[in-house]
Amino acid sequence: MNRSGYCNEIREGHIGQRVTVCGWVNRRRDHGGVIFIDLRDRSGMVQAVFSPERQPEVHRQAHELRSEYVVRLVGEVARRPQETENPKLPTGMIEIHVDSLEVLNVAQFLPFQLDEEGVGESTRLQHRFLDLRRPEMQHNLQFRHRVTQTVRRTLDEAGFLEIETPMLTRSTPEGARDYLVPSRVNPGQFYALPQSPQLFKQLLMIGGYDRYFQVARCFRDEDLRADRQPEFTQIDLEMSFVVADDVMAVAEQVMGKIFEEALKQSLPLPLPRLTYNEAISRYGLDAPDLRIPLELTDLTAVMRHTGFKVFAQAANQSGNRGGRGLVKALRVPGGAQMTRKQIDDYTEFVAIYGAKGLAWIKLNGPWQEEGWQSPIVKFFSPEEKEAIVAATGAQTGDILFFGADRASIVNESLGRLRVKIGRELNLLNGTPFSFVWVTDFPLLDWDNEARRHVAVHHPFTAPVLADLQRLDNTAMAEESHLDEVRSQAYDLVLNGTEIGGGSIRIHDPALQQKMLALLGIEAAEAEEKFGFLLRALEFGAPPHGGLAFGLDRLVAILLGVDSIRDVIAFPKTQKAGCVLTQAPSSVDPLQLRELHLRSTYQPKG
RNA sequence: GGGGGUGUAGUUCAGUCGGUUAGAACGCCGGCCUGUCAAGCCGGAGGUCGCGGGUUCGAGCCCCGUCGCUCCCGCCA
Repeated sequence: MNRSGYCNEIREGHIGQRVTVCGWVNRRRDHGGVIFIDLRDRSGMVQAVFSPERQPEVHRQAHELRSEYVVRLVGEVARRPQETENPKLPTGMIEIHVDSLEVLNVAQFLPFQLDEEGVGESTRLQHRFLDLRRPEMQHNLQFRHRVTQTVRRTLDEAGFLEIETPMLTRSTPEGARDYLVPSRVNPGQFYALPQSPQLFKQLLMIGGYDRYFQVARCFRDEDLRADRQPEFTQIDLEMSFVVADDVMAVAEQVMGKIFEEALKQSLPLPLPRLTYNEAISRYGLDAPDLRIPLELTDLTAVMRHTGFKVFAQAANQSGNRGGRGLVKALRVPGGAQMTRKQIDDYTEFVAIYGAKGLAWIKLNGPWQEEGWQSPIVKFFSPEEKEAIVAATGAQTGDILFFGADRASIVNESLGRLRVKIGRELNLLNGTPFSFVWVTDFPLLDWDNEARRHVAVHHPFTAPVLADLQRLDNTAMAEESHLDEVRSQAYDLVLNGTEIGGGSIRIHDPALQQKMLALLGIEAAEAEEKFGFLLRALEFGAPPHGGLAFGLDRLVAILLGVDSIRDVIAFPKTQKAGCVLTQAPSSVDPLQLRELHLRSTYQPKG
């Protein structure tokens, strides 16, 4: 045996026993006489004591120890002397009196101190192997492990089979940009890395596996964010002979177990639900953070005839779902105390989302006595003021922010402002974790640049049956009809972030073909790109549906860390590079020749 | 593709109005020290101020360019 156990397992019950422990020297405290070291491994730390009286030779050796040396030591567990216990450590009641010390490896002095806070991420990533030793990263990755193991066990017990799907697959239209892999044996042809196992899991349902899951790596070659990496992990699952409620119930069961086993908390089920329309109407976003007790109020009807042109124009503008005009208000209780600077900052903030301005009214007193402070209040009639008060429930001391523009701009800008204000003013209420299902997403969205419809979820999502006829009588034009078609898609939102999503899929080949046609994919192209799926649907495809969780995001939120890079062992930078391995890199010209490739890239200068 | 932030010792940062030899803390190295746990005390070493150019008598500081990292918009079914 190399060691008798982990550092952090030693307790008072071991007093008097001989132990052998291995680990890293976290810190040495050399008193000239007695020397202490904190020995650290993945479990935690234990104090080892070298005294000249006990083992003079070993004590001399201990002088040479430095931070992050790897050692094995043998000694006797002893109760610490009175008044020297350390309540900050779980092992703080005891220490190891060392009888022999073996230096398994030395370490150069460190590029950064492992116990220092606020070390730059770039430094940490360059020496990730050191960063990973830090207790915080140890905790994050061990927690992540707990979550994935819980998922595996829970789904296994619910009858799901874990099945792997190809990483080298074919590129399909729609969705994100693919990562491509050139084929050596098929000159000029390319594999794509999967954006998700979507089509394969549907084929597994058609193959009769009934309940499938996978901890799947997915790849998307798009620009990065704090919660987006070029490769990321999904908990992917699919079920046959189900309706949306069945899939959501399984997802809730998994989430409940994660809370129980990884967080040691209970999660009240079932989770609350909102329809997409309700979410947009009340919160402006399809991933609302329900911890924030603010809502948007629709004032469009009230503002149709107002003397304030900006509002009147928006209120009377017609269009389809996101394009019609809208006037909405966000009421912030107590917000009348905001400074001009704050309001200017918020105005700048909403501009990011296309808002041309941010109208506001401070209610310093009752409206009848002109106690309103605002650049726009002079345009409103007494009736309009009364209607604003009635609709928003505004009270003295509040501030109202207004958005008037296309619906998509008003909802997004006020929706984001709601979140920003809620977090900045510390209005978050209730539990630290707030879940909500968002259901009944629209099936299609109009892409103004491409001049065609695109799938809101993906092209295999089934419409709500009651809306099916709208697809028929509007095969070509009549966009507005198509805008009203709902899909059987659902997202799970946690604290304002989408952490999972899925849908009931189309299992009828005719409907699938019609769907592809609506997306502007010609029959020939559909056959070429999706023929394997269309054919499979013709051979007894069961009704099926599923869902995928973004594991990185989920773990990050549960741990309360800001970036998913802190829950990934070897993440990439914003330019999709790895500072540790220097990937991506140029390759030997011979490799390119074998792949029948030549780069057209011309370095600048 | 666009907007914001940032880059000074190994690390985290300070650096005034453009002005003498660029500082601090921690770390590192050496010495002292027998109950510390962010050990303590004394001493020491350590800088291409991201890189390139410009303005100036003089640039860490101003200007232009460029690179890295980061946050956001677009994009990401």
